[in-house]
Amino acid sequence: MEGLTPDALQQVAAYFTALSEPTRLQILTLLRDGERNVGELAELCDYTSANISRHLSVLSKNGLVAKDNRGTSVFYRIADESVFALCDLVCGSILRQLEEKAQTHKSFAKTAKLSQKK
Amino acid sequence: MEGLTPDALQQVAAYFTALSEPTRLQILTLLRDGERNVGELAELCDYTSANISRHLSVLSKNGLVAKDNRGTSVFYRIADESVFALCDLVCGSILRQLEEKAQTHKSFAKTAKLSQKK
DNA sequence: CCGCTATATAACTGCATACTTAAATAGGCA
DNA sequence: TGCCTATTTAAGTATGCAGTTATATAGCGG
Repeated sequence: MEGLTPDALQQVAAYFTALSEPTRLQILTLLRDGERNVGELAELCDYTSANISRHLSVLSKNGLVAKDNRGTSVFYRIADESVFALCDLVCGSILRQLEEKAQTHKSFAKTAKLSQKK
Repeated sequence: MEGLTPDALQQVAAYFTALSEPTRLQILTLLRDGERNVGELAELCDYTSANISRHLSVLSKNGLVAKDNRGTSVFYRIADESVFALCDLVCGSILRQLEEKAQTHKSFAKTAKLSQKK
């Protein structure tokens, strides 16, 4: 990460961009339980197939999912398991932040109560 | 990650969004060597201070960096070390993909050479 | 208080993208 | 061959954001 060329930085950024959209994260979590075709994903996400198809192409371009044509359907599956490690790390960071906020919140509440008692 | 509410998904997506921009990744790698103020970062990135300031506010809002007002300057530092673990994971994934591509490239070249010999 | 410097914010522009509907593409089956 | 269904792509719209310049804010030294 130290001496990355601008082009490499761009590529890392593109990977994160693929993960920066709630619908795509939802798709990835759905695929965690096993492969799904486009129509199924569209129904589960409550979006049009066209929309989900474009999201899947973004994920595919970045190597996060792989496709498998079967009959007239196209089934997608997770191609890069490290996605879940990434999400776990992020969830951990967010949780830590929430806990810190809760802590300061609590301490505010305590001092507020103290000053009320005065 | 399984049963996340839409709001939680949005928050995870926002975290990844903060990492989805080359300039912000560059800022983070610069801060890896130690704290920097806005002007220094602007010069190192070759952008205006205004631009860098806005990027830093994005990183700050997501808890990735912390600020420290000192005189008229504001020094920023890494606040969430897991950023680097994230980047390492992504770099690993990208490397794997490049190696796969190189492999198929090589095998194509080999068959091409064979058919030439024919 | 006044000017100086550093940072943050506002206003604007250009470009990317998330979503839609509609059209193009492709496989399975009569 | 021709129809039907699933997926992809095109076209259009609305929103968001990275970058700029210009303005506002805040600390420091006279």
